[in-house]
Amino acid sequence: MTVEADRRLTPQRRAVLDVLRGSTDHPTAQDVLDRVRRTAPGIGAATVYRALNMLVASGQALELALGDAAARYDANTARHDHVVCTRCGAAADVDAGLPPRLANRVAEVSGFAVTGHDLKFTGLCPACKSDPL
Amino acid sequence: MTVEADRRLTPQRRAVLDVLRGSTDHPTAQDVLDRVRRTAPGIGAATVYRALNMLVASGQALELALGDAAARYDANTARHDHVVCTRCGAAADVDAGLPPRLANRVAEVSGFAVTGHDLKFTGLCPACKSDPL
DNA sequence: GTTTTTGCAAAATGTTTGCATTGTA
DNA sequence: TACAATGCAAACATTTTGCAAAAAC
Repeated sequence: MTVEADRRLTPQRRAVLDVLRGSTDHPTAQDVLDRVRRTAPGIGAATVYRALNMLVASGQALELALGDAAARYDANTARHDHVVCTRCGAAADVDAGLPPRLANRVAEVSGFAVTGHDLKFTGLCPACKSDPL
Repeated sequence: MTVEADRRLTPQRRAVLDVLRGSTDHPTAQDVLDRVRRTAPGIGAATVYRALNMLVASGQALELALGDAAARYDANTARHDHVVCTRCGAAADVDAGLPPRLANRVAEVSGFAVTGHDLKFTGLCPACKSDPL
């Protein structure tokens, strides 16, 4: 009986990882499914969900809650922040560089042991900004 | 034909608002429903969801995505941030005071017209911190 | 051969909606 | 009486799970 889960890089998982690494638009699971099916037409939705969860659990992807109902995924696992368009949902990676003293202050004030943070800016993306709604 | 929606303060809506104003733990819609039912046993779930949406739309409450599946609600509508416990989900209001220049920098770098932000710290709450898991 | 993974369908969540009924100005 | 609000159930969207068949070691 194995304690560690066997993590095979099956063709399906490779396809999911490839799609994620080739995307910079923070796709939802459904987006990933659609894109994966272009090269692997028979893949099931559950397989994609499972693959995404595995990638997140193993630190190869991040799961983001950018405001809509569906979670979005990011193959960029380095610490970074996001800007999200409130009109079309477009999201971009940014690095705000939050001053470390802020976390310290929050810890003091709240009594929490602060271990991380999540920062999201909202606004209009370049396209929507110049769009005569 | 009225353009403005008629916004009556029905007993049900008052009960939802009262529960929210009397809570500091950022309850989910289900939590609110449970609490409202203590004083208004017959209230339906849809009514609570509709009331919460109305309060959010009219600026009397905030809808928060603190990490779990369910949205959480906050009657504190002043600009503020949150710390969330990764173990038990407890959430507290804090004010980190994000330097305004960060938003400016993000706008420059991304090309977005930045209008707001959402900052959430994660960690262990005082109770979980001292709990011998 | 045993164990993992897949694909499908069903179930589980959280939330919204259709609609007949009730309440109220 | 007209129109908004309620309560219920059904619909919805997203994600997870059970399970038999297929694939991999």
